[in-house]
Amino acid sequence: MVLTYVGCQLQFPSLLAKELLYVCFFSHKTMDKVQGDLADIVRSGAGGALSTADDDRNNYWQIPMEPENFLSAVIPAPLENFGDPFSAMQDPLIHELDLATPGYFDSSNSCLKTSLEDDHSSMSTGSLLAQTILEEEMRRPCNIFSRMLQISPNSKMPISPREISTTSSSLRPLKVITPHVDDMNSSFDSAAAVQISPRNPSIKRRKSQAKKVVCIPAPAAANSRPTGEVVPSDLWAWRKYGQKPIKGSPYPRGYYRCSSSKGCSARKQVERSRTDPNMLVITYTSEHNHPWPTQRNALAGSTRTQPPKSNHNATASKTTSSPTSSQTPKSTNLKEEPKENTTTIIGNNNNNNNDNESTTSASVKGEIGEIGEITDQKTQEIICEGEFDHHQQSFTHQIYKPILAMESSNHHPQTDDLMFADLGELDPTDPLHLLFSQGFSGAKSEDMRDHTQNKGLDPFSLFDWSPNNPSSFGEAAGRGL
DNA sequence: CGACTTTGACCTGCGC
DNA sequence: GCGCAGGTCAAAGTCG
Repeated sequence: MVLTYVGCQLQFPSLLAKELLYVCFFSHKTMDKVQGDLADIVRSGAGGALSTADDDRNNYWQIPMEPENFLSAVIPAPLENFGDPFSAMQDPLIHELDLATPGYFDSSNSCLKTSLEDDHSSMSTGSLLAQTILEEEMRRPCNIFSRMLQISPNSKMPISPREISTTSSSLRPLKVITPHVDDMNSSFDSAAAVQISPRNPSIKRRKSQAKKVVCIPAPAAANSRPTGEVVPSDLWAWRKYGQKPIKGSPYPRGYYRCSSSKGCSARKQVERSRTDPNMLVITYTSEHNHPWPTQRNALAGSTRTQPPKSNHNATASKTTSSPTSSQTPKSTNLKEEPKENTTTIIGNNNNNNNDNESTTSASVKGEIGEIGEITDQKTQEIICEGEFDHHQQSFTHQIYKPILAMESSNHHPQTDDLMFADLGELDPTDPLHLLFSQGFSGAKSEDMRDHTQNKGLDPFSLFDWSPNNPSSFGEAAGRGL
Protein backbone atom coordinates (compact mmCIF):
# COMPACT_ATOMS: atom_id res chain seq x y z
CA MET A 1 0.00 0.00 0.00
CA VAL A 2 1.49 3.21 -1.02
CA LEU A 3 0.69 6.72 -0.38
CA THR A 4 2.83 9.37 -1.80
CA TYR A 5 2.74 12.61 -0.12
CA VAL A 6 4.64 15.26 -1.89
CA GLY A 7 5.67 18.33 -0.13
CA CYS A 8 3.96 17.34 3.01
CA GLN A 9 0.78 18.74 1.70
CA LEU A 10 -2.07 16.84 3.09
CA GLN A 11 -4.68 15.97 0.67
CA PHE A 12 -6.73 13.90 2.95
CA PRO A 13 -8.86 14.26 5.95
CA SER A 14 -7.26 14.80 9.21
CA LEU A 15 -7.53 11.25 10.24
CA LEU A 16 -5.19 10.44 7.54
CA ALA A 17 -3.12 13.33 8.60
CA LYS A 18 -2.66 11.67 11.89
CA GLU A 19 -1.79 8.44 10.32
CA LEU A 20 0.72 10.28 8.36
CA LEU A 21 2.01 11.80 11.48
CA TYR A 22 2.44 8.38 12.87
CA VAL A 23 4.23 7.39 9.81
CA CYS A 24 6.62 10.18 10.28
CA PHE A 25 7.48 9.22 13.76
CA PHE A 26 7.08 5.56 13.64
CA SER A 27 8.90 5.00 10.48
CA HIS A 28 12.02 6.62 11.69
CA LYS A 29 12.11 5.12 15.05
CA THR A 30 10.95 1.65 14.61
CA MET A 31 11.63 0.74 11.10
CA ASP A 32 13.80 -2.10 12.06
CA LYS A 33 10.95 -3.80 13.75
CA VAL A 34 8.43 -3.60 11.09
CA GLN A 35 9.89 -4.29 7.81
CA GLY A 36 6.71 -5.61 6.47
CA ASP A 37 4.36 -2.76 6.36
CA LEU A 38 6.85 -0.26 7.37
CA ALA A 39 9.26 -1.27 4.78
CA ASP A 40 7.07 0.82 2.64
CA ILE A 41 7.34 3.72 4.73
CA VAL A 42 7.56 7.28 4.29
CA ARG A 43 9.34 8.81 1.56
CA SER A 44 8.68 12.23 0.45
CA GLY A 45 9.76 14.88 -1.88
CA ALA A 46 9.22 16.04 -5.35
CA GLY A 47 9.82 14.14 -8.48
CA GLY A 48 13.49 13.76 -8.89
CA ALA A 49 14.24 15.68 -5.82
CA LEU A 50 14.36 12.58 -3.83
CA SER A 51 15.02 9.09 -4.76
CA THR A 52 14.83 6.02 -2.71
CA ALA A 53 15.31 2.35 -2.88
CA ASP A 54 12.52 0.30 -1.56
CA ASP A 55 14.72 -2.13 0.19
CA ASP A 56 17.38 0.20 1.31
CA ARG A 57 16.39 1.69 4.53
CA ASN A 58 19.60 3.54 4.79
CA ASN A 59 18.62 5.39 1.73
CA TYR A 60 15.45 6.23 3.31
CA TRP A 61 15.94 9.79 2.44
CA GLN A 62 18.16 10.63 -0.37
CA ILE A 63 18.51 14.25 -0.71
CA PRO A 64 20.36 15.60 -3.65
CA MET A 65 20.07 19.05 -2.30
CA GLU A 66 20.04 20.88 0.90
CA PRO A 67 16.89 20.41 2.83
CA GLU A 68 16.02 24.01 2.74
CA ASN A 69 16.41 24.01 -0.97
CA PHE A 70 14.49 20.89 -1.14
CA LEU A 71 11.67 22.45 0.68
CA SER A 72 11.67 25.54 -1.32
CA ALA A 73 11.56 23.40 -4.36
CA VAL A 74 8.99 21.04 -3.10
CA ILE A 75 6.73 23.48 -1.43
CA PRO A 76 6.77 26.69 -3.27
CA ALA A 77 4.55 29.20 -1.67
CA PRO A 78 1.96 29.28 -4.38
CA LEU A 79 1.44 25.63 -3.92
CA GLU A 80 0.61 25.70 -0.36
CA ASN A 81 -3.06 25.34 -0.70
CA PHE A 82 -3.22 23.31 -3.77
CA GLY A 83 -6.04 21.02 -3.57
CA ASP A 84 -5.69 20.87 0.08
CA PRO A 85 -9.11 21.17 1.45
CA PHE A 86 -7.68 21.20 4.90
CA SER A 87 -5.30 23.95 4.34
CA ALA A 88 -7.47 26.34 6.16
CA MET A 89 -8.98 24.02 8.60
CA GLN A 90 -7.88 22.64 11.80
CA ASP A 91 -7.91 19.08 12.55
CA PRO A 92 -11.07 18.41 14.46
CA LEU A 93 -9.60 15.39 16.05
CA ILE A 94 -6.36 16.83 16.98
CA HIS A 95 -7.63 17.85 20.35
CA GLU A 96 -7.74 14.24 21.17
CA LEU A 97 -4.05 14.10 21.04
CA ASP A 98 -3.99 16.10 24.14
CA LEU A 99 -5.35 13.14 25.89
CA ALA A 100 -2.03 11.57 25.72
CA THR A 101 1.05 12.26 27.62
CA PRO A 102 2.70 15.51 26.87
CA GLY A 103 6.32 16.15 26.76
CA TYR A 104 7.70 14.38 23.87
CA PHE A 105 7.13 16.63 21.04
CA ASP A 106 9.04 19.71 21.59
CA SER A 107 9.16 22.40 19.05
CA SER A 108 12.76 23.06 19.75
CA ASN A 109 13.75 19.49 19.82
CA SER A 110 11.21 17.57 18.00
CA CYS A 111 10.64 13.95 18.34
CA LEU A 112 11.18 13.63 14.71
CA LYS A 113 14.51 15.23 14.90
CA THR A 114 15.83 13.60 17.97
CA SER A 115 14.67 10.18 17.20
CA LEU A 116 16.29 10.35 13.89
CA GLU A 117 19.51 11.70 15.07
CA ASP A 118 19.69 9.27 17.85
CA ASP A 119 19.60 6.46 15.47
CA HIS A 120 21.62 6.39 12.37
CA SER A 121 24.06 8.89 11.28
CA SER A 122 22.95 8.13 7.83
CA MET A 123 19.64 9.42 8.84
CA SER A 124 20.91 12.73 9.88
CA THR A 125 20.25 14.22 6.55
CA GLY A 126 16.86 12.78 6.62
CA SER A 127 16.51 14.12 10.02
CA LEU A 128 17.31 17.52 8.82
CA LEU A 129 14.92 17.11 6.05
CA ALA A 130 12.28 15.81 8.31
CA GLN A 131 12.91 18.61 10.66
CA THR A 132 12.80 21.09 7.89
CA ILE A 133 9.64 19.63 6.61
CA LEU A 134 8.32 19.69 10.05
CA GLU A 135 9.15 23.29 10.43
CA GLU A 136 7.76 24.04 7.07
CA GLU A 137 4.64 22.25 7.98
CA MET A 138 4.38 24.12 11.17
CA ARG A 139 4.31 27.32 9.28
CA ARG A 140 1.46 26.17 7.22
CA PRO A 141 -2.00 27.17 8.18
CA CYS A 142 -3.36 23.75 8.48
CA ASN A 143 -1.26 20.71 8.71
CA ILE A 144 -0.61 17.88 10.95
CA PHE A 145 2.15 19.61 12.75
CA SER A 146 0.78 23.03 13.01
CA ARG A 147 -2.48 21.62 14.10
CA MET A 148 -0.84 19.65 16.74
CA LEU A 149 1.03 22.61 17.95
CA GLN A 150 -2.02 24.69 17.87
CA ILE A 151 -3.70 22.26 20.08
CA SER A 152 -0.79 21.73 22.30
CA PRO A 153 0.09 25.14 23.64
CA ASN A 154 3.36 23.92 24.94
CA SER A 155 4.24 22.47 21.65
CA LYS A 156 4.59 19.12 23.20
CA MET A 157 4.17 16.01 21.33
CA PRO A 158 1.50 14.29 23.29
CA ILE A 159 2.60 10.86 22.43
CA SER A 160 5.59 9.17 23.80
CA PRO A 161 7.82 7.08 21.65
CA ARG A 162 6.47 4.01 23.27
CA GLU A 163 3.01 5.12 22.59
CA ILE A 164 3.96 5.90 19.13
CA SER A 165 5.18 2.45 18.69
CA THR A 166 2.19 1.01 20.38
CA THR A 167 -0.33 3.10 18.69
CA SER A 168 1.32 2.86 15.40
CA SER A 169 0.98 -0.80 15.51
CA SER A 170 -2.67 -0.25 15.34
CA LEU A 171 -2.34 1.73 12.26
CA ARG A 172 -0.91 0.47 9.18
CA PRO A 173 1.52 3.06 8.20
CA LEU A 174 1.06 4.75 4.98
CA LYS A 175 3.73 4.70 2.48
CA VAL A 176 4.70 8.09 1.43
CA ILE A 177 6.95 8.11 -1.49
CA THR A 178 8.14 10.22 -4.22
CA PRO A 179 7.66 8.63 -7.54
CA HIS A 180 10.66 8.71 -9.68
CA VAL A 181 10.64 10.98 -12.56
CA ASP A 182 11.44 7.97 -14.58
CA ASP A 183 8.40 6.42 -13.22
CA MET A 184 5.99 8.70 -14.86
CA ASN A 185 7.62 11.08 -17.14
CA SER A 186 4.55 12.84 -18.13
CA SER A 187 3.14 12.76 -14.70
CA PHE A 188 6.13 14.34 -13.31
CA ASP A 189 6.39 16.60 -16.10
CA SER A 190 3.83 18.22 -14.02
CA ALA A 191 5.89 17.76 -11.01
CA ALA A 192 8.67 19.28 -12.91
CA ALA A 193 6.88 22.50 -12.52
CA VAL A 194 7.79 22.08 -8.97
CA GLN A 195 11.14 20.53 -9.41
CA ILE A 196 12.57 19.82 -12.76
CA SER A 197 14.67 16.82 -12.40
CA PRO A 198 18.16 16.90 -13.71
CA ARG A 199 17.67 13.24 -14.38
CA ASN A 200 15.20 14.07 -17.02
CA PRO A 201 16.43 17.15 -18.76
CA SER A 202 14.08 16.57 -21.60
CA ILE A 203 11.25 17.43 -19.33
CA LYS A 204 10.41 21.03 -19.44
CA ARG A 205 7.61 22.81 -17.93
CA ARG A 206 4.91 23.34 -20.34
CA LYS A 207 3.66 26.42 -18.73
CA SER A 208 4.95 28.18 -15.76
CA GLN A 209 2.07 26.78 -13.90
CA ALA A 210 2.62 25.54 -10.43
CA LYS A 211 1.40 22.07 -9.85
CA LYS A 212 1.35 19.66 -7.10
CA VAL A 213 1.60 15.96 -7.35
CA VAL A 214 0.18 13.48 -4.95
CA CYS A 215 0.28 9.78 -5.22
CA ILE A 216 -2.16 7.56 -3.53
CA PRO A 217 -2.74 3.88 -3.64
CA ALA A 218 -5.21 3.05 -6.26
CA PRO A 219 -8.42 1.97 -4.67
CA ALA A 220 -9.07 -1.68 -4.82
CA ALA A 221 -11.42 -3.25 -7.22
CA ALA A 222 -14.16 -2.70 -4.75
CA ASN A 223 -13.85 0.92 -5.51
CA SER A 224 -13.80 0.42 -9.14
CA ARG A 225 -16.43 1.22 -11.56
CA PRO A 226 -17.91 -1.45 -13.67
CA THR A 227 -15.37 -0.54 -16.24
CA GLY A 228 -12.68 -1.33 -13.80
CA GLU A 229 -11.82 2.23 -13.16
CA VAL A 230 -10.87 3.21 -9.71
CA VAL A 231 -12.36 6.09 -7.91
CA PRO A 232 -10.14 7.70 -5.36
CA SER A 233 -11.79 10.30 -3.28
CA ASP A 234 -10.92 13.59 -1.90
CA LEU A 235 -13.00 16.34 -0.51
CA TRP A 236 -13.84 18.27 -3.56
CA ALA A 237 -16.23 17.62 -6.31
CA TRP A 238 -14.51 17.01 -9.57
CA ARG A 239 -15.87 16.77 -13.00
CA LYS A 240 -14.03 14.99 -15.66
CA TYR A 241 -13.53 16.97 -18.79
CA GLY A 242 -11.12 14.91 -20.70
CA GLN A 243 -8.97 11.90 -20.95
CA LYS A 244 -5.91 11.37 -22.98
CA PRO A 245 -3.62 8.49 -23.61
CA ILE A 246 -0.19 9.38 -22.47
CA LYS A 247 2.72 8.46 -24.55
CA GLY A 248 4.85 5.87 -22.95
CA SER A 249 2.23 4.97 -20.46
CA PRO A 250 -0.25 2.16 -20.81
CA TYR A 251 -2.66 4.18 -18.81
CA PRO A 252 -4.56 7.23 -19.91
CA ARG A 253 -4.69 10.38 -17.93
CA GLY A 254 -7.94 11.79 -16.79
CA TYR A 255 -8.52 15.48 -16.52
CA TYR A 256 -10.77 16.85 -13.89
CA ARG A 257 -11.86 20.26 -12.88
CA CYS A 258 -13.46 21.32 -9.71
CA SER A 259 -17.20 21.30 -9.94
CA SER A 260 -17.79 22.41 -6.43
CA SER A 261 -18.04 25.95 -7.52
CA LYS A 262 -18.44 27.58 -10.84
CA GLY A 263 -15.45 29.52 -11.80
CA CYS A 264 -13.13 27.47 -9.69
CA SER A 265 -9.95 27.00 -11.60
CA ALA A 266 -8.78 24.04 -9.59
CA ARG A 267 -7.96 21.09 -11.74
CA LYS A 268 -6.39 17.81 -11.34
CA GLN A 269 -5.06 15.08 -13.48
CA VAL A 270 -5.22 11.50 -12.50
CA GLU A 271 -3.27 8.67 -13.92
CA ARG A 272 -1.77 5.45 -12.88
CA SER A 273 1.84 5.07 -12.22
CA ARG A 274 3.58 3.44 -15.05
CA THR A 275 5.71 1.36 -12.83
CA ASP A 276 3.18 0.66 -10.17
CA PRO A 277 -0.33 0.44 -11.51
CA ASN A 278 -1.52 0.27 -7.98
CA MET A 279 -0.54 3.82 -7.53
CA LEU A 280 -2.49 6.75 -8.74
CA VAL A 281 -0.73 9.95 -9.49
CA ILE A 282 -2.85 12.98 -8.97
CA THR A 283 -1.59 16.29 -10.16
CA TYR A 284 -3.32 19.33 -8.83
CA THR A 285 -3.26 22.57 -10.69
CA SER A 286 -4.48 25.91 -9.53
CA GLU A 287 -6.24 26.54 -6.33
CA HIS A 288 -9.78 26.34 -5.28
CA ASN A 289 -11.20 29.79 -5.09
CA HIS A 290 -14.01 28.78 -2.87
CA PRO A 291 -14.45 27.18 0.50
CA TRP A 292 -15.27 23.67 1.17
CA PRO A 293 -17.90 22.34 -1.08
CA THR A 294 -21.35 22.56 0.26
CA GLN A 295 -23.14 19.38 0.84
CA ARG A 296 -25.31 19.85 -2.12
CA ASN A 297 -22.51 20.85 -4.32
CA ALA A 298 -20.52 18.05 -3.01
CA LEU A 299 -23.22 15.63 -3.80
CA ALA A 300 -23.46 16.99 -7.23
CA GLY A 301 -22.17 14.33 -9.44
CA SER A 302 -22.44 11.77 -6.80
CA THR A 303 -25.59 10.45 -8.24
CA ARG A 304 -23.59 7.81 -9.95
CA THR A 305 -21.96 6.67 -6.88
CA GLN A 306 -24.01 3.57 -7.04
CA PRO A 307 -22.75 1.16 -9.58
CA PRO A 308 -24.69 1.80 -12.70
CA LYS A 309 -27.05 -0.86 -13.68
CA SER A 310 -27.84 -2.08 -17.08
CA ASN A 311 -26.81 0.78 -19.20
CA HIS A 312 -23.43 1.06 -17.80
CA ASN A 313 -22.49 -2.05 -19.58
CA ALA A 314 -23.09 -0.15 -22.71
CA THR A 315 -20.85 2.53 -21.40
CA ALA A 316 -18.26 0.05 -20.50
CA SER A 317 -18.36 -1.60 -23.84
CA LYS A 318 -18.29 1.74 -25.42
CA THR A 319 -15.29 2.60 -23.43
CA THR A 320 -13.50 -0.55 -24.16
CA SER A 321 -14.02 0.00 -27.81
CA SER A 322 -12.66 3.46 -27.66
CA PRO A 323 -9.28 4.25 -29.09
CA THR A 324 -7.99 4.97 -25.69
CA SER A 325 -8.98 1.72 -24.26
CA SER A 326 -7.77 -0.10 -27.26
CA GLN A 327 -4.46 1.40 -26.60
CA THR A 328 -4.73 0.57 -22.99
CA PRO A 329 -6.46 -2.67 -22.53
CA LYS A 330 -7.37 -2.09 -18.99
CA SER A 331 -6.76 1.52 -19.22
CA THR A 332 -10.16 2.19 -17.96
CA ASN A 333 -8.80 1.15 -14.69
CA LEU A 334 -7.64 4.59 -14.46
CA LYS A 335 -10.94 6.18 -14.44
CA GLU A 336 -11.06 7.78 -11.23
CA GLU A 337 -12.75 10.30 -9.45
CA PRO A 338 -15.99 11.79 -10.02
CA LYS A 339 -17.69 9.90 -7.37
CA GLU A 340 -15.56 11.11 -4.69
CA ASN A 341 -17.97 13.87 -4.42
CA THR A 342 -19.67 12.22 -1.59
CA THR A 343 -16.66 12.85 0.51
CA THR A 344 -17.34 16.48 0.66
CA ILE A 345 -16.97 18.47 3.74
CA ILE A 346 -19.27 21.25 4.47
CA GLY A 347 -17.59 24.49 5.13
CA ASN A 348 -19.31 27.09 7.13
CA ASN A 349 -17.59 30.03 5.64
CA ASN A 350 -15.39 30.33 8.57
CA ASN A 351 -11.72 30.36 8.16
CA ASN A 352 -11.52 28.93 4.78
CA ASN A 353 -9.62 31.84 3.44
CA ASN A 354 -12.21 32.43 0.87
CA ASP A 355 -11.47 34.96 -1.63
CA ASN A 356 -14.89 34.86 -3.10
CA GLU A 357 -17.09 35.02 -0.19
CA SER A 358 -19.97 36.22 -2.20
CA THR A 359 -19.84 33.16 -4.31
CA THR A 360 -19.50 31.14 -1.26
CA SER A 361 -22.42 32.53 0.51
CA ALA A 362 -24.43 32.24 -2.59
CA SER A 363 -23.66 28.63 -2.89
CA VAL A 364 -24.21 28.03 0.72
CA LYS A 365 -27.39 29.93 1.02
CA GLY A 366 -29.32 27.15 -0.45
CA GLU A 367 -27.73 24.87 2.03
CA ILE A 368 -28.61 26.65 5.14
CA GLY A 369 -31.47 24.49 6.06
CA GLU A 370 -29.60 21.43 5.23
CA ILE A 371 -26.56 22.51 7.06
CA GLY A 372 -28.54 23.36 10.08
CA GLU A 373 -30.08 20.01 10.07
CA ILE A 374 -26.82 18.34 9.57
CA THR A 375 -25.24 20.34 12.25
CA ASP A 376 -27.66 19.18 14.80
CA GLN A 377 -27.09 15.64 13.99
CA LYS A 378 -23.48 15.80 13.46
CA THR A 379 -22.31 17.76 16.39
CA GLN A 380 -21.26 14.64 17.96
CA GLU A 381 -18.20 12.71 18.45
CA ILE A 382 -17.84 9.12 17.75
CA ILE A 383 -16.08 6.93 20.14
CA CYS A 384 -15.23 3.39 19.52
CA GLU A 385 -15.08 1.15 22.45
CA GLY A 386 -14.56 -2.44 23.12
CA GLU A 387 -12.44 -4.85 21.31
CA PHE A 388 -11.39 -4.39 17.86
CA ASP A 389 -12.99 -6.96 15.71
CA HIS A 390 -10.43 -7.97 13.23
CA HIS A 391 -12.90 -9.75 11.13
CA GLN A 392 -15.34 -6.95 11.00
CA GLN A 393 -12.54 -4.47 11.14
CA SER A 394 -14.51 -2.55 13.59
CA PHE A 395 -14.90 -2.00 17.21
CA THR A 396 -17.39 -4.01 19.08
CA HIS A 397 -18.98 -0.91 20.47
CA GLN A 398 -19.33 2.53 19.27
CA ILE A 399 -20.95 5.31 21.05
CA TYR A 400 -21.58 8.83 20.14
CA LYS A 401 -21.21 11.65 22.44
CA PRO A 402 -21.91 15.28 21.92
CA ILE A 403 -18.98 17.52 21.55
CA LEU A 404 -19.46 20.07 24.20
CA ALA A 405 -16.34 22.02 23.94
CA MET A 406 -13.51 22.45 21.66
CA GLU A 407 -10.31 23.59 23.00
CA SER A 408 -8.85 25.70 20.38
CA SER A 409 -10.22 29.14 19.96
CA ASN A 410 -9.74 28.64 16.32
CA HIS A 411 -11.60 25.50 16.40
CA HIS A 412 -14.93 25.47 14.74
CA PRO A 413 -16.88 22.62 16.11
CA GLN A 414 -19.58 22.97 13.63
CA THR A 415 -17.33 22.89 10.72
CA ASP A 416 -15.24 20.16 12.05
CA ASP A 417 -18.09 18.07 13.09
CA LEU A 418 -19.62 18.53 9.79
CA MET A 419 -16.41 17.64 8.28
CA PHE A 420 -16.19 14.44 10.11
CA ALA A 421 -19.76 13.74 9.69
CA ASP A 422 -19.23 14.04 6.05
CA LEU A 423 -16.29 11.86 6.24
CA GLY A 424 -18.81 9.35 7.13
CA GLU A 425 -20.04 9.72 3.67
CA LEU A 426 -16.89 8.41 2.37
CA ASP A 427 -17.45 5.64 0.09
CA PRO A 428 -16.67 2.51 2.00
CA THR A 429 -14.39 1.70 -0.79
CA ASP A 430 -12.83 5.05 -0.68
CA PRO A 431 -9.07 4.89 -0.68
CA LEU A 432 -9.05 6.64 2.60
CA HIS A 433 -11.34 4.10 3.90
CA LEU A 434 -9.11 1.50 2.51
CA LEU A 435 -6.24 3.07 4.23
CA PHE A 436 -8.03 3.11 7.46
CA SER A 437 -9.40 -0.29 7.06
CA GLN A 438 -6.09 -1.64 6.25
CA GLY A 439 -4.72 0.16 9.13
CA PHE A 440 -7.25 -1.43 11.31
CA SER A 441 -6.92 -4.75 9.78
CA GLY A 442 -3.26 -4.49 10.27
CA ALA A 443 -3.78 -3.85 13.90
CA LYS A 444 -3.41 -7.29 15.18
CA SER A 445 -1.04 -6.72 17.93
CA GLU A 446 -1.74 -6.99 21.56
CA ASP A 447 -0.86 -3.40 21.74
CA MET A 448 -3.82 -2.60 19.73
CA ARG A 449 -6.06 -4.61 21.90
CA ASP A 450 -4.61 -3.13 24.99
CA HIS A 451 -4.92 0.23 23.57
CA THR A 452 -8.50 -0.10 22.74
CA GLN A 453 -9.42 -1.93 25.84
CA ASN A 454 -7.53 -0.01 28.37
CA LYS A 455 -8.12 3.37 27.05
CA GLY A 456 -11.42 2.75 25.56
CA LEU A 457 -10.66 5.38 23.11
CA ASP A 458 -8.08 5.45 20.52
CA PRO A 459 -8.14 8.80 18.95
CA PHE A 460 -6.70 7.27 15.89
CA SER A 461 -9.01 4.40 15.76
CA LEU A 462 -12.21 6.19 16.22
CA PHE A 463 -13.79 5.32 13.03
CA ASP A 464 -14.95 2.13 11.72
CA TRP A 465 -15.27 2.61 8.06
CA SER A 466 -16.27 -0.87 7.51
CA PRO A 467 -19.10 -1.00 5.10
CA ASN A 468 -20.54 -3.96 6.83
CA ASN A 469 -20.74 -2.34 10.13
CA PRO A 470 -24.23 -1.06 10.53
CA SER A 471 -23.25 1.21 13.29
CA SER A 472 -20.35 2.66 11.52
CA PHE A 473 -19.79 6.28 11.72
CA GLY A 474 -20.25 6.60 8.07
CA GLU A 475 -23.67 5.20 8.27
CA ALA A 476 -24.48 7.23 11.30
CA ALA A 477 -23.42 10.29 9.49
CA GLY A 478 -25.25 9.15 6.48
CA ARG A 479 -28.41 8.84 8.51
CA GLY A 480 -27.85 12.32 9.60
CA LEU A 481 -28.10 13.36 6.05
C1' DC B 1 -33.61 18.73 -15.95
C1' DG B 2 -29.15 19.14 -14.42
C1' DA B 3 -24.93 17.10 -13.64
C1' DC B 4 -22.24 13.66 -15.09
C1' DT B 5 -18.94 10.80 -18.51
C1' DT B 6 -17.16 9.85 -22.96
C1' DT B 7 -14.44 10.98 -26.76
C1' DG B 8 -13.07 13.14 -31.11
C1' DA B 9 -11.56 17.57 -32.40
C1' DC B 10 -9.16 21.50 -31.52
C1' DC B 11 -5.66 24.40 -29.22
C1' DT B 12 -1.11 25.23 -27.46
C1' DG B 13 3.66 24.63 -25.97
C1' DC B 14 7.86 22.76 -27.18
C1' DG B 15 11.70 20.53 -29.77
C1' DC B 16 13.78 20.05 -34.06
C1' DG C 1 7.42 26.20 -39.72
C1' DC C 2 6.28 21.56 -38.74
C1' DG C 3 5.09 17.77 -36.02
C1' DC C 4 4.36 15.74 -31.66
C1' DA C 5 2.23 15.42 -27.37
C1' DG C 6 -0.30 17.26 -23.69
C1' DG C 7 -4.30 19.91 -22.38
C1' DT C 8 -8.98 21.57 -23.20
C1' DC C 9 -13.42 21.99 -25.50
C1' DA C 10 -17.86 20.59 -26.51
C1' DA C 11 -21.36 17.57 -28.49
C1' DA C 12 -23.61 13.40 -27.50
C1' DG C 13 -25.20 10.25 -24.44
C1' DT C 14 -26.15 8.52 -19.53
C1' DC C 15 -28.12 8.76 -15.14
C1' DG C 16 -31.20 9.68 -11.22
